[in-house]
Amino acid sequence: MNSLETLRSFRIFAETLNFTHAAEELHLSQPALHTKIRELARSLGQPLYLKQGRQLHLTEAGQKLLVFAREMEARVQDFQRQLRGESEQPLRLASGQGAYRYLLGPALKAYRGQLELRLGGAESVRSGLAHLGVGVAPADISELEVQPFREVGQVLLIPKQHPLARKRRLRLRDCRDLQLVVPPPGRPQRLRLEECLPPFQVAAEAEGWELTLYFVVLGLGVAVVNSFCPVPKGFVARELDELPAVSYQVFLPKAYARPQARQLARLILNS
Amino acid sequence: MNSLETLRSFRIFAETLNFTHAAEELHLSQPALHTKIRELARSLGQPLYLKQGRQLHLTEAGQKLLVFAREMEARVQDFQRQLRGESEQPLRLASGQGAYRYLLGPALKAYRGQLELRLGGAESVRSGLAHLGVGVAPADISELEVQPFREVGQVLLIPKQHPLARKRRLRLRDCRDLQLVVPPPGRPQRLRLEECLPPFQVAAEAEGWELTLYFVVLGLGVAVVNSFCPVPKGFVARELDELPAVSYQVFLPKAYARPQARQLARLILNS
DNA sequence: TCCAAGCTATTCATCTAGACTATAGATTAT
DNA sequence: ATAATCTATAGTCTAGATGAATAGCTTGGA
Repeated sequence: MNSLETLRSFRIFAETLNFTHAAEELHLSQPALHTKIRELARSLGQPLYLKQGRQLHLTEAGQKLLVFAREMEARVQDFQRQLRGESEQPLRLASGQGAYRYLLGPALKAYRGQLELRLGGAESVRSGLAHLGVGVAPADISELEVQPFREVGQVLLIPKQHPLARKRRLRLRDCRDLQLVVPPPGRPQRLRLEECLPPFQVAAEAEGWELTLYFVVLGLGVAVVNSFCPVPKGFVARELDELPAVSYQVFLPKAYARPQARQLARLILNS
Repeated sequence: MNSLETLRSFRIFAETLNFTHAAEELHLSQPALHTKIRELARSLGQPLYLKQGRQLHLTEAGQKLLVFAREMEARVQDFQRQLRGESEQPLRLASGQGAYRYLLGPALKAYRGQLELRLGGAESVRSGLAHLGVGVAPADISELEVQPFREVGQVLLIPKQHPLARKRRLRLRDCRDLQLVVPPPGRPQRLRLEECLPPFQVAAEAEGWELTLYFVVLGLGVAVVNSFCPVPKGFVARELDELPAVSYQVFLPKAYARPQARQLARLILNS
């Protein structure tokens, strides 16, 4: 436990869940890695992984240790940089396309310091890949500090001539059997639509609001988009207030967030 | 560098600045400790201490490493507790008598969770002794996150019959040659008085506002106290607005504060 | 059903990092 | 001066880490 090298070994192993491959990556023999992990588990008094057939998976303790190991590695690296007087490691922000494009601009402009922008969300923060995240809250936000940032309503984008454009207020049942431009299956926005909307036809699949809007303008179909999206010429946006508003959040590691991450979080929350 | 045991060794050494004693405390031979520190310095590429005659003192890198080492140790301990499912380590708050007695009550009552209260301030936080501090800003607050909490004015406590009680507004020059109850030499409040007030007589020395007030009530002398102190019966408080207000601050470790520390800080700042 | 592939896990011989003893070198106090 | 108190180095030794060889388990395909 008291060696950072062991912690790193565990991290690599936990990320692959395969002793053989992990040992290669660590330039270590497989038995050496194995005993290392075994001793680590023994010193912590808890098994770190279990076997199901040939498949390994982390125990709860193992998952906690993985988070901890990533944190420690990052902390050590930060310190060594600081000591060498090198420039601070750039801050890594993980967010989605929409948030970058329409929500975060002012905060990013106001932030003085190096930034690395990644696509991602809460999961990127929890895994230590990003120092800060912005997105809609996923299922599991333990280990994360979550601060509500902005509520964004959902609107239906339709051509001015569309029959639905006459109504001031749209109900969900009006949307039955629409030809929709939607994200690919499995994406959060797609899941929300499938859950809340009446049955619809998939006219096209698009990643990101830009492409969605483009398809809509081409006339492939209409789309349900966040209300921050600009309305293209010749189209109107009709609020779907029966659809739950999407809540954007700022995610920080619960313990030991980098100071710059907090600073940027403050900028974002105040923007 | 990659062993936490080495980090602990350095911390003990850095706290004593004596290889022999530190080695004893670590149950290690003196040469073993010496080589450990030497290798640590080599791996970091910087000397960690220097010799002046027989006296050792930390370099800047050494001081940074000391802070880092304390932080890492604390983090590891927190993690091990968490893993063993033990109750969280109680939060240690360092503050002064006055702040405890007159400023922090509501926040401490509102805080749910174990607390350990210590006398101290920013220095306690920087050294890793406390997780959170409240006090007046000292000279060196690098490595600390400082948030202004409350401005407290200075008042002169005098008996109603005292000649100065007739004046509505007191000037500093009115206070020449007063018999004052003051803190012992060297304490911050004493230093401020010596710096700002005209010459005065020391009627008595007292630690803490309670004792100061008691001495004042006994008639040993008058006192300059924070305006949050309750005014005893038969006495009046006259503002000394020429004396700079004392600014109480909340201190957190700049990097990697414990989540509970942030929570309590928020409670304090909002109280 | 049985074998081959792909792992995990153990054993044992080997090797190295790190601990200790002994002692030199340096500085201050008496 | 000399003793006392440290830091620092040299050399030796050992516990523990490492790796080669291999046993044992599980899965998928012939």
